[in-house]
Amino acid sequence: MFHKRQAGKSQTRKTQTRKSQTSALKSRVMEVSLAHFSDVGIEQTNVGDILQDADCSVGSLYHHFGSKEGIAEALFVEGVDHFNAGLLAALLPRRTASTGIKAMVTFCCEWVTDQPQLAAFLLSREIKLSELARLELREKDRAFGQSTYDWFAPHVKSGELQALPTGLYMPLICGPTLECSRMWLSGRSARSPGEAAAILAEASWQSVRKSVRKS
Amino acid sequence: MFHKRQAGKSQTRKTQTRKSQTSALKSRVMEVSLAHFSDVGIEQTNVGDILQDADCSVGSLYHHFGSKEGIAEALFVEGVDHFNAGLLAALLPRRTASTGIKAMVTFCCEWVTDQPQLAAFLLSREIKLSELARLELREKDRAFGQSTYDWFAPHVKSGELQALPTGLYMPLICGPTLECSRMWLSGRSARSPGEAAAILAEASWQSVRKSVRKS
DNA sequence: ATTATTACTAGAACAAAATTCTAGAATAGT
DNA sequence: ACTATTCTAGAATTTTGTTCTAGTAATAAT
Repeated sequence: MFHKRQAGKSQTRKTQTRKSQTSALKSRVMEVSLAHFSDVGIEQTNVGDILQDADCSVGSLYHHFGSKEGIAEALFVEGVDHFNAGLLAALLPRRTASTGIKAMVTFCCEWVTDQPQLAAFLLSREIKLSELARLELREKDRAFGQSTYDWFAPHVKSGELQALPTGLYMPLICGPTLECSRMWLSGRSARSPGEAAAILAEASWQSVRKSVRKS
Repeated sequence: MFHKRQAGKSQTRKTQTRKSQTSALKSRVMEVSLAHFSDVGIEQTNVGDILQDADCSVGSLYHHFGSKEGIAEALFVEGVDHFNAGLLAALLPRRTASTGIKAMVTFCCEWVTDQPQLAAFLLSREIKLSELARLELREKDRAFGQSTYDWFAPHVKSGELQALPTGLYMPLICGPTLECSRMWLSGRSARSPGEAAAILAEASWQSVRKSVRKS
């Protein structure tokens, strides 16, 4: 049985380090998979197409990802990480409660608009995460919650922000935006989150600021 | 080739109308499918199990639903309908803006807690809707939005509620709650929406009420 | 340097599961 | 009664995810 030397892109010089070849392959698979997943869904995507589009062999794919769901899982974890990191980066430099909260909302809106594929994948599909990934994600979420809370704490103390259970800030601040995003991404609504950013930011801010009303 | 007359439940009297037999079969399939879908996911559910548990033949299933996704689609549309109807029923009898908005949030919390299976299915899985179903759903959403808006309008006029684009009320009012629900249902957070109902209701109300602040 | 081990690639072979197809039975319409 | 339509059945087929065996590059061990 023959195993022809892979003719192609990477024979230019000696053999540009296996490592880089491999990681390029993995990225290619993930990129291609994301496109398919967000387009027709995990179920409807067939491995054959991924293989072809990413120019990857069955063996390689299963070696690196274990299964189709494995690809989805990798994408999911990476995506959440990205999103959280961006959100944190938008929040931390702000000095006032109001600008911080609004920056978070604005970031959400932009992020969804900028990478609708990844957003659609993260927001709409529930990946059946392996127990391992589930725990990993839960820990990441916890850490993320902690980081944001460190930022919130002073403003809570100063009476600008409501004191709430840690886990409720994110849903209150980003929930409405994400809901809009979902509706938009799935074609159930026409208004993009970008168009509503200002309103969403103001409303979310009102929902978590310390209420001191006239009436 | 033999086709033995179906021995079973419905031979008691003459033949209790085919119609009822059929619709019972469809319900059975949907019920059983929901259980499997919300348990292990659409992908992992296999048609064979549904067939067996619902005591249905391959032919019947494909006649009625066309495909596995077809079942999911039917469940999804029906589920959204149910939810919207319930939400409306919670809202309409209320007389003040504040109680109405809070009733919506409370209803969400209860609904999710009461039927976590259906909730998990609706909230976490994105069904690849057929173009037909997508349009149907969009129309339903529009009608629902209109109904709620009819309720909101007077309170907007009286200055209690903010004037917002029609499509934004739902995300603002229910977004945070649904986000909490998703986290809870997927095991990424421990707090059930029920536990946070009061806080969520108050916060959502603050986010859509007409803001007249001291400061 | 030679060998042993590991990481990776390849694609044929396999198994499982979704869907199609053919055909018969119940019902409705004329 | 006869025709058309809807529904039920399950064998047959096809599709598709995954496993398996085998080979190749890179690295570590002796």
